[in-house]
Amino acid sequence: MTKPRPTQHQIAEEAGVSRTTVSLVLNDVPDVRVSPETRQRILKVARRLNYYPNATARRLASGKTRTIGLVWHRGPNPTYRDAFLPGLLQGATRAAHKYGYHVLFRPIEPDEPDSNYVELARSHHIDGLILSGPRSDDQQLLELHEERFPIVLHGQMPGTDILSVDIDNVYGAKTAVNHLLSLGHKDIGIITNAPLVYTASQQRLDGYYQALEEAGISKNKDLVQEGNFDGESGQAAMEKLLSCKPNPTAVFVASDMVAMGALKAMRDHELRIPKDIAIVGFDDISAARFVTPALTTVRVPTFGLGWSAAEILIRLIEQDPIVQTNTLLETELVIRESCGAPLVRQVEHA
Amino acid sequence: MTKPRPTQHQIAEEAGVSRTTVSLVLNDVPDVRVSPETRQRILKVARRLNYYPNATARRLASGKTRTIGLVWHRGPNPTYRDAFLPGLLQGATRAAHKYGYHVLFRPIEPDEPDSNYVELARSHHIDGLILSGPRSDDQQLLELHEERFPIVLHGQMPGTDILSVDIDNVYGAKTAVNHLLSLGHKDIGIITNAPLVYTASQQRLDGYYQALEEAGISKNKDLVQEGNFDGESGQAAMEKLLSCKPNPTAVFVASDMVAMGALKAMRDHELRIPKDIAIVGFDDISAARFVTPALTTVRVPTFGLGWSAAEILIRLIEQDPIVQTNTLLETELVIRESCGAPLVRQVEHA
DNA sequence: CTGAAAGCGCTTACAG
DNA sequence: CTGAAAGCGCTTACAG
Repeated sequence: MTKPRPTQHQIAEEAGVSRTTVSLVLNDVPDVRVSPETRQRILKVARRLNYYPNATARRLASGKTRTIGLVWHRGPNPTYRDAFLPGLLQGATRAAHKYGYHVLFRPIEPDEPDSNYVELARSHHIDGLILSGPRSDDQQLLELHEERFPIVLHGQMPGTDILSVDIDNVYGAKTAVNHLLSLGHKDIGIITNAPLVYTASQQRLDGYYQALEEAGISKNKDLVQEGNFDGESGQAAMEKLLSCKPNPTAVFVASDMVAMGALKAMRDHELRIPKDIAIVGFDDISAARFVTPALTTVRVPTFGLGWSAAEILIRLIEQDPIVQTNTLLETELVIRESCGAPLVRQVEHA
Repeated sequence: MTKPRPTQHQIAEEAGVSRTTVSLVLNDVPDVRVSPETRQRILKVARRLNYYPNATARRLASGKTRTIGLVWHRGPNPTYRDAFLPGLLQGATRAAHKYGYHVLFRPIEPDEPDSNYVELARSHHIDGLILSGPRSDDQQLLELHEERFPIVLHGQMPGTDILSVDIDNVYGAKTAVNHLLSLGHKDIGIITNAPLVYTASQQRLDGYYQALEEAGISKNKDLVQEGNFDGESGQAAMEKLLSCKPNPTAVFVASDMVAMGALKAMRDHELRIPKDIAIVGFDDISAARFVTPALTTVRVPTFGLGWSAAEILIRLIEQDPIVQTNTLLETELVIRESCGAPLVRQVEHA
């Protein structure tokens, strides 16, 4: 269908040189001296013919695809995961482009085998892959890693030396709780983002405990409730918290999506936020700043996660020295209205 | 770095046949009779060696990449556009996988030349591309199309016969306004999603006019205000509407993001929604159902847009007959609380 | 029923 | 300074 494109062969003929020379000139190979006239002649012909090198041929000859795969494991809650996709993907793509790599996007659908993505690696579609949301029982992933196929995880997979990039959940949770502490709260509840089998959930809970401990406040199991990714779980958990004695005056909800449900429960009880009860979320999904009152939360640097993952992966592919196995990115506390902090009115673009 | 993978050559040797036969058997080429024993022998060796065909070699020999590009033109408002990315991308990817294609994601950054993406096509990285958010002055796009490179647009580009997929903006706006009319409103204002040079803005405004006309309501220019993608513009536009005589009792805001600002203006005026004034948005971004009151809006089928675009593109690539140049997908009115319609409580997952 | 051979469009030692 | 040649791992007429 497409018009046949010119090849180096054609350029060589029209410029009256060999294909080798054409290749050397077009790739600007260093330490090769071709007479300036020849060089110019080749370049001119290439431009005239509107020549673009054939990527496939290049890949075959060089043994490199200069493409990385972004494997997107959809988690238990699609809406939730979708909140991270644009940032992650664009971060990864931008970093990739910086190094001259392309990005192949490969979601794993709920109805397909978990590790279908290995075909991408084994068939040499890609030089390396970023896997978002690894499963701890992913045998194929471990095999691939054994074979020294370049992999960077977004998330964590304990017990392996596969490189990974993640946020510092403990730190993030601590900043949220410290903020509430600094506002004078003592009875601070927590609703986790998910069951504690999820690493991130446990870590955020740890951060909560650490902050309290450092403030000299003793644990109160009643103030700890479990969320499960969605709003409904947050609503139910909040109801339980509201039946506690003493009533918490503030709640840290370790997921904005879960916090949406918690907010609903608060409204149902006709609590004024943040006057009667303060709330801080986690993630900074786009809805966070549109609810009333606008949700104070801990921002996850999705773009940075994607960028770092890609950059590290490319270092790995190109055998540059790797600094650390596990890269943790810092989160940022975004203070809005729901925590009751005196507001330095910040401009936020809707 | 990676372990060298077995090739057809190796399989041929170990199975004691020619490379041709191996290729024929592994590709299951029809109308080729290879003795069942030979076939089994080859298959067994392939399995034992954990053979995967080399995609690059295959591409070069076949002249097909079986990869499509999704070119993502970031619009004037990143937050806004990001709302569509997950659905579009996943729709496109799923359709692509169904036909055995891969998807290369290629964003065009604000700071790079608009038509950098043509390199993907000219270098044979992809067999075809989906371009989201075409610019009407994209000369390179037209050239590519001239050369018969397969392209499907997401959005519209008047004056060309390039295939495209979009939503039916006129229809969507009409359903929104009809809904308000059915609730008894007569003085219905509109805030456009963007300046009218954007096709979608004009179309949504047309839908608004059509609905009013069919209801026998005459135009009132004062009730028409222009939004500009973001919340601030919505807030400003709403302020203007609220100074109109007669005061509108309902407003159709042709973008949820703009509607967020309009809601703020309403709250500032201490208007009760929907009692004092009703509002209906457009897009159904994820924040729409978390604001208070939950926003009634017109849902854009992002997944369907991606799916259709990919499916049509693949038909084009494979030279299957194409049904129509311009595919318009229907939107769906999502009734929540902000319009004041009697609520049949629907379950929505947070 | 099966194989020898050309070709896809490049890169890259190697030789002169 | 430049070229002849091998090779990347497949597919695909073509021949027997």
